[in-house]
Amino acid sequence: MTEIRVRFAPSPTGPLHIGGVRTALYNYLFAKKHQGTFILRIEDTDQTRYVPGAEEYIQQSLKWLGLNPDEGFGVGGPFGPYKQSERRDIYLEYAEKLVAGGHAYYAFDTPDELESWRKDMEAQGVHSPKYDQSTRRNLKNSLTLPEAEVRQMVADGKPYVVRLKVPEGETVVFEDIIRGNVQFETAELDDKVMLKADGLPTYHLANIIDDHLMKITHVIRGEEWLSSTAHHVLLYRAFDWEDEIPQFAHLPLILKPSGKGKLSKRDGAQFGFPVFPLEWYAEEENESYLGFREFGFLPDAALNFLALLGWSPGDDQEIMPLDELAKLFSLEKIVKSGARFDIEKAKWFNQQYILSKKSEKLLPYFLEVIPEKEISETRALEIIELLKPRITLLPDFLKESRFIFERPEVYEQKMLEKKWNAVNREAMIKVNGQIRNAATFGDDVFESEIKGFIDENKFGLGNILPLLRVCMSGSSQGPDVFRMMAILGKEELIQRLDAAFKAFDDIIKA
RNA sequence: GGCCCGUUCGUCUAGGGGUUAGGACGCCAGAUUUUCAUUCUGGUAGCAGGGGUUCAAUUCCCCUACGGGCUGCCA
Repeated sequence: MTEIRVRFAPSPTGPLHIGGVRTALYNYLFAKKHQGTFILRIEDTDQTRYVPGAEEYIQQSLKWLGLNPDEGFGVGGPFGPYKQSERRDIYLEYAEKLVAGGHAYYAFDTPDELESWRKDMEAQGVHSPKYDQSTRRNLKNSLTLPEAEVRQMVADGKPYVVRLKVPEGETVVFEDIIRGNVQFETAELDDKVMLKADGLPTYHLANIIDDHLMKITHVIRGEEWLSSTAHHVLLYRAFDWEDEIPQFAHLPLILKPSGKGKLSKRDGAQFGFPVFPLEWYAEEENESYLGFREFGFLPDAALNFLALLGWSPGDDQEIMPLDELAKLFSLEKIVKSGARFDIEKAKWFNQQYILSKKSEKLLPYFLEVIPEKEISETRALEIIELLKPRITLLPDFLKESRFIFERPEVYEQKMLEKKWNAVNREAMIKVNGQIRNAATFGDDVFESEIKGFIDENKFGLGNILPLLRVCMSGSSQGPDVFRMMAILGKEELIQRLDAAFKAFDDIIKA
């Protein structure tokens, strides 16, 4: 069996969209599954849409996610360059071959002329006029113009494009791994532009040439390309590369949460969730975005979530880190229909990954999030251990650990009104004394001593423990009371208790 | 409009001619007798509709509806 070679081929027109990330992921998984090669190629043939920084963004995103290319842009390899704008001579040569072989022709219609032609056609009732076998006879191209005139125009440097001459009366059939047999009548296919007036190729030409030259075996890309695949097949035929044609797999789209339309960057802004892997900064207003990383997702969790948006291993397994996904992945198990983006499920994955990660692994994320910069590693690890079950997104560490670094300034009024009565007040004073005089602190012995004391005196754990927590953090919610005490330390605890009692008296009296 | 692709709980999905249609998220309830979180248990909810084929269709075929994609000198 020949070596599997797949490519991820984004265009640098802005930050890499999450749908693109999933395409990259599926390509990566397929390559790893078959010990193949995962290639990164930059498709920057539209210079008008080029956005500076986008290439770096793509590389950084893949790096953050751990989807490192084996070959390609930024990595190198035997089939470079891997950036299409640096390959223009190649495309030019092949475009000429197409024309020479009768598979393509020169077209001299200017964009303005085409626009007014389309308007005319529409006025005549044609819904969306196409430059195709039914209309090319009426337009300005090397099929309609005398040969000498064409030669002269080219020699004069008149701008022209090269268009594919779609054959008449054929049916193009191809096998898609995900969708099975798909077919198109050539009568439906337009004469797509292969080479633009600026001398650069369109996606259609560039992608066929590069895939062939780079020996790509499987083209795994979004469903939006399904409609133009017939053109691509025609191109392989025209170049006489048909027996080396790659296999196609067209991925379902990721849809908006509403299910109407594909997920866009606007949806992220509107619903408050990330649709990009990393943050993206732009000068224009409303064009900067936070990414999965900034929201506090772990790369493995984001990947796991994305992997299952359109694919499943066939059983009930859900938590699968990258290497596990690579073992189980198969194109055949990709779902045909589009999947809606569900941020709640994404969060659940993140929570699961945080929960199962060793605290040591979480340490760098924790340190990044908390305000306190001078903290010992042991102490940090203790805190992480305590807080871990309470974290969904990494920044939750900030909120959850606040009580450790700051003394409470406000106390939850409602619960004090309920619990800070004369009886409980007396009990708390006694418990406070017991804490001070206890033989140990912060360990199991301490815990059972204090609990025992509360029980013996019939104070009621349900009264005392919540009050103790409010003393420490101001809130009635939080981790286990005894773990909180241990984290604070005896001295700090006692100070907080004293301060709290005074504050409680003020609050309740007033 | 035309062409192409799709349609199993609210969402992500498993399944496949005869199943109590399975799991996960979410939601609800209960347990862990200190809260919240975690964990555990239980519950809620689905084969778009209509025709065929068949002893039997959610599963195969057709039609309809609905959804999506494409329809650029963009990718």
